[in-house]
Amino acid sequence: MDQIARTPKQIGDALRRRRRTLKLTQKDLGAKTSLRQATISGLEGGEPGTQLRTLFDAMTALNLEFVIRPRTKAQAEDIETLF
Amino acid sequence: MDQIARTPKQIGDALRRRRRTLKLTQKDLGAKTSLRQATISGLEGGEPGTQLRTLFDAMTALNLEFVIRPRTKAQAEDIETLF
DNA sequence: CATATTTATACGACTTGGCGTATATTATTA
DNA sequence: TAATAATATACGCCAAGTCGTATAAATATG
Repeated sequence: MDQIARTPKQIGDALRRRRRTLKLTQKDLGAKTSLRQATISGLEGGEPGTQLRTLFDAMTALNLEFVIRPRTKAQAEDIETLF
Repeated sequence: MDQIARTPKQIGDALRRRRRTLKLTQKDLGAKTSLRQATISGLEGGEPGTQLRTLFDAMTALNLEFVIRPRTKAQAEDIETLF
């Protein structure tokens, strides 16, 4: 259930899943965070230029938190990038 | 040992702890990531405008990963901000 | 299938990050 | 304490994020 993320893309995927679980649209989340729907779109799309401010505004609105830890075993997506 | 982070500041603190554990200077980490020492300084200082690109470059170089999960009980620092 | 909803993309304007470079400040160590 | 190392800050420059607004594209719903 908890998501592991090592890339902006994976962060975006996790946020999107969470948003949908909460039955919110990007516009809804934008209202909660004072961010544009377009900005939420970029965040969920994994744009690496997105700012931490934007990320944490969304995290707060979605009631999420990070755990930061040393990397565990190789993840599926990492392995795929080898080929 | 694992760090919980809900703000850019907390992320910065965790990265700094990790860097020091690995006996690296900001300059060392900058070399590993092709980022300036000044940029690492900003990241560790919790500047909310820092980009995800920068964060994840550092995460990779420090061999860290995120776990994203619903917020658990109130954390000490959050409680402090109530007063 | 038609319509409504949701999400992605576009434009100009403004703001800010990260760059190279340099220096000031702080912390470490001899 | 003096010298050294590490970190924070500054300046001009360029690239890019976010803004408001709008629309195109994709998805969901009747």
